[in-house]
Amino acid sequence: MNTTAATVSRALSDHPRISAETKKSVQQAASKLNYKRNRLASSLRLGKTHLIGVIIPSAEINFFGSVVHGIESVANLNGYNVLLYQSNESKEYEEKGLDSFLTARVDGMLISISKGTKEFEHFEHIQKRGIPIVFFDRTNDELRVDSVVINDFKGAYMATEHLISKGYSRVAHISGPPHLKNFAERLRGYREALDVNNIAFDEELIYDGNVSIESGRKGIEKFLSLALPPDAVFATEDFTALGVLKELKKRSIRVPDEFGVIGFANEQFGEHISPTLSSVDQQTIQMGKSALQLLIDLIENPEQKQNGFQHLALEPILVCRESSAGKKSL
Amino acid sequence: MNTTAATVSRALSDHPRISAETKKSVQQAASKLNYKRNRLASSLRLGKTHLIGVIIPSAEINFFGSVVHGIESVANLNGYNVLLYQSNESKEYEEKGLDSFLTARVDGMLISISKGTKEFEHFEHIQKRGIPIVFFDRTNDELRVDSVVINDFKGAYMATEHLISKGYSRVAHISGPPHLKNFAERLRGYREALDVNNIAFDEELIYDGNVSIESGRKGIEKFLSLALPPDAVFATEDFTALGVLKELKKRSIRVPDEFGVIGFANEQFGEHISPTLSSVDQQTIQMGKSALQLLIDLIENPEQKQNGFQHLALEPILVCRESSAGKKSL
DNA sequence: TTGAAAGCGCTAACAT
DNA sequence: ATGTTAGCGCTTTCAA
Repeated sequence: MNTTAATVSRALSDHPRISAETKKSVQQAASKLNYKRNRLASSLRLGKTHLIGVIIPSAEINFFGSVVHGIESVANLNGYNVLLYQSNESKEYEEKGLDSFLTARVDGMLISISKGTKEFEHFEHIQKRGIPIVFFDRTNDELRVDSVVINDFKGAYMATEHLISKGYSRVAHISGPPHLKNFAERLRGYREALDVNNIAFDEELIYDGNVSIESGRKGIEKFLSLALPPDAVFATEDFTALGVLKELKKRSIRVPDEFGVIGFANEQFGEHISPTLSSVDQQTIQMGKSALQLLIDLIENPEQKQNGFQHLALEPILVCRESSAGKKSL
Repeated sequence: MNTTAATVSRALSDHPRISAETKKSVQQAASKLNYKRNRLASSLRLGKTHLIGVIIPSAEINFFGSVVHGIESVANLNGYNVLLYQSNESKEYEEKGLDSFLTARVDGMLISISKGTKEFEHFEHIQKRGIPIVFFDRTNDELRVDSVVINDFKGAYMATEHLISKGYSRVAHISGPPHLKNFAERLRGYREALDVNNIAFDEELIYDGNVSIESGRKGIEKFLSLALPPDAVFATEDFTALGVLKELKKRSIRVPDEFGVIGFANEQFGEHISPTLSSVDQQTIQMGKSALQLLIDLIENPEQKQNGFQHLALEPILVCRESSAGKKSL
């Protein structure tokens, strides 16, 4: 059987003007010879690589592993391959990642901004080249971009409200670096919950932490030295909450009987420590799925961009465990 | 300034027979115009993509996130990009991954076999095409391949030996599915440690688990019903050990005073629970680094293959925490 | 319904 | 030290 490259190409892509007969025989021959269409040549010709570049701060962080899991699942379903790059929380590596993706000619990028990034021209640069980007989890308001995040404000509101509803009357907050929007939003959600419940905001009940076990310990230390100490803490993420629990245990303050604690992120360890830690789930897998779905949309229907930028905020899920189960008198 | 594509190509790859002057002016022009060499065209021409395909069971598992972290760091240093694919522990997806990598024309693959994979022709298929593969963590003896693993035998030996040296006299073991080599090796290491210490192996002190919290609970249940119960357990991994700790706490058996526990994997939660869990660290980041290093070697010096297959076994690291601190009489 | 030919952007062999 | 040319494997326009 003789056929030209052109016919083979058409047969394999199910071109309408190729006879069913030829298609069948070409497909048979292809699988017999283990022939695989050379994606490189195809990409070169078509200007589309089916590659998605994903930049995360670190694959060692559970949260991102989980988001990548979601990204992968959508990628596989849609014939895209995922290129992974880690910024290690540094702008320098972040830029290397972008560069590397540019060279690889990815069709689009999914990015979670590094903590060390305070300026954003490198992203605008990519956008100017017409390569679509969707930011996830960590984004920035200065940037005109599409993004998928968790509704931090609402999650924080739910967490604080939950503590109040469980009978804790003085709820403190240990915050994270305010230049990261996620943490600023959580602080805002905390204040809103106080407001709605007619509780006056008290500056003394805020401790400026830096997302670490140590922050939790230090926060409690400060709070307990107050004339009127709190009886519950909403920590801006789970490791901070863990520090809180550790310090309370050290001081023999019983959780949840005397003191309530809730974190944010729903890290794995939360359900294994004692008391188990209440938290707010961030819908990681869904975040990955939604982000890639949005990106694929942008890639395949570029005209949509007219609609302006999309900002998806996923619903947080309250996870109630022992640490916030309510006060008990002795 | 006029130059041909050929000169530009040579100037940018620092070709020796190009004048320093031209190189400089070409490089300047390139950066001014934001010119990036088209990797697709280059790859098509050279037959080398600088892509490494990595298949892991799931990015949600800490262990693999950490290994990928190591892989990435070496990739970035050597100008390779990492394509990630998840098998979700199923052979079907594993094969899709291989296929996808074949189409992407990766230069080599790094693979950790899925739990659901019992046959291995799909890997041999790739090898026959001359694409180098290195297996990491999960490998198989039927396969003639290069691999990087942790020395499970030695790690198990160290863990068991550690319990004995701390004064526990009857050490039990909760194992994992024996068809996975890692777990078979850990059982072997356990037995060897007993042997060396002149302790008779007792079939009753083995519980066949399946790598879960539940296995740990069930194991303890069985052990405590024995006429002569053990006073320590080496669990084949940390979640099993966690189940052991939970069940012991429920029964008010004090760890480590009355009962010693050690796990394997050094999962994150181990240092945060109470008591903190002793374990064996698997050198995850190093595993990723070594695996890719080996693969790059295979890619860039194919003649080395003459030397036969390499099997690297990394040294496990004993992590001593509270759960195995030694017996105390009341 | 299929074939012929050109071109995607690069690089290496072969000029000069 | 640089230019010319061919070809990597694919897809598509044009022709038959």
